[in-house]
Amino acid sequence: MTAGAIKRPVGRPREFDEEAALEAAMDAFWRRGYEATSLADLCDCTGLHKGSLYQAFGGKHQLFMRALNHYSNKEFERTSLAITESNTPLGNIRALAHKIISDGVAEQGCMMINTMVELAPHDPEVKALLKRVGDLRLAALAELIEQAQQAGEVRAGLEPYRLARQLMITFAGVAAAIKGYIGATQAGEVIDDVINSWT
Amino acid sequence: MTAGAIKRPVGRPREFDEEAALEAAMDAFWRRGYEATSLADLCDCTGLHKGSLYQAFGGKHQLFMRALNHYSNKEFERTSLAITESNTPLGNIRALAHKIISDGVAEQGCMMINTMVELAPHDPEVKALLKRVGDLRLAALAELIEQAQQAGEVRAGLEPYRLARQLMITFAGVAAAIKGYIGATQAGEVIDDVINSWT
DNA sequence: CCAATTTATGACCGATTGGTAACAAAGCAT
DNA sequence: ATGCTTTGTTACCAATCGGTCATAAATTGG
Repeated sequence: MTAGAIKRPVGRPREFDEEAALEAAMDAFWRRGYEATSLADLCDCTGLHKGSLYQAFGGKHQLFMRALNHYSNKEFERTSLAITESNTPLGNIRALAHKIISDGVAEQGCMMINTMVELAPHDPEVKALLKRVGDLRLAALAELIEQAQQAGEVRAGLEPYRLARQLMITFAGVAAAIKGYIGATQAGEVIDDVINSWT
Repeated sequence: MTAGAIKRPVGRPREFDEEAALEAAMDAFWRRGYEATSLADLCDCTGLHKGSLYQAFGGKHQLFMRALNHYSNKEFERTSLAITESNTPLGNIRALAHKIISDGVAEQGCMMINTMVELAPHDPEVKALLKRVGDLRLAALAELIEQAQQAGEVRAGLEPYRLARQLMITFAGVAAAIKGYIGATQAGEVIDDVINSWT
């Protein structure tokens, strides 16, 4: 076996980039939601035909699940970078919070919150995924808060998980309200006020 | 003209209660959202036939607007009762907050938040209505907060409108997260923590 | 009793929905 | 060259979508 050689599979090769298609579909679902995004829309934005779409992803719902997963992973990676920006734990939490807000949420909301509102009550698979990724984020946030607490930046006696939940629910509120009620500036203020109330 | 006599209009009389039908439609839209609720669903839950529905309300979108308006009014009336429960301004705010949470939000979310997420970015009419009713609530809340401030229950120096925005966004976050991520108890905790951070 | 008017009902509409199947095209292995 | 396998493309499918229309039924006014 030649080192580094990519074994091309038998049959006609793909003419499209699966990840690019997934990203395009994710964007459509993100902006318009599940129900309002038709297969025709998905074909338009991915450039694929129905047949290819079904062979590659296997139906609207499966494609949506992959898109939601992709969103979650991508958002987690990108925002995670922010937690080393500052020298102090609480500074990192602030950086993370504002990264989350500025990273798409301020422009078009959060796909996970959109999905939680639209589908979670009626779709166990979606609900389970959101619960899973939510718990991951909650645990990560609680750990950051605990570090800040040990550094004396957050009042002792407050429960890290409870504070983490408060911040995450504020994120959710911002992600919803940004769609028609508040602006990016006010979103940032709310986040700041929550974190400042911990000190 | 006979006093108190109801002048029955000419033509065949209605066989259904318009308000009851509106309430049923509101409930369906509340639970499933706009796109996922079909005319067939609306006929099922109201007991009306398509024709009657169109004659009475004039189409899916118009019916939705009336349902949303009805929800807003009803929710405002019911929760407003809570602001006289306590002897102190801040106590009234707490009562209001928990009334809002327990009044449907804890079971199936808030129709206004659902709608903001699903429709506001693409539907100017919806967006305008939500902005209108949101501003009303914000002003009412800010006034309550100002009273609490004058009574010394909320720290001076904090801007009432800014605090009101924080609480409303927390409501929005709870309304979203309740659909698959948190429970009623945790929702109450978050609300308490926010209000307590003002004292 | 007879218009006039309004409502209730169900048939009907074109368009769109998500999804499938048939077939041509393009690459492997022999 | 010839199968074999996978992909791209198109035609097609039943079901449902929101919406309309014709007609029958029920009422008031004369």
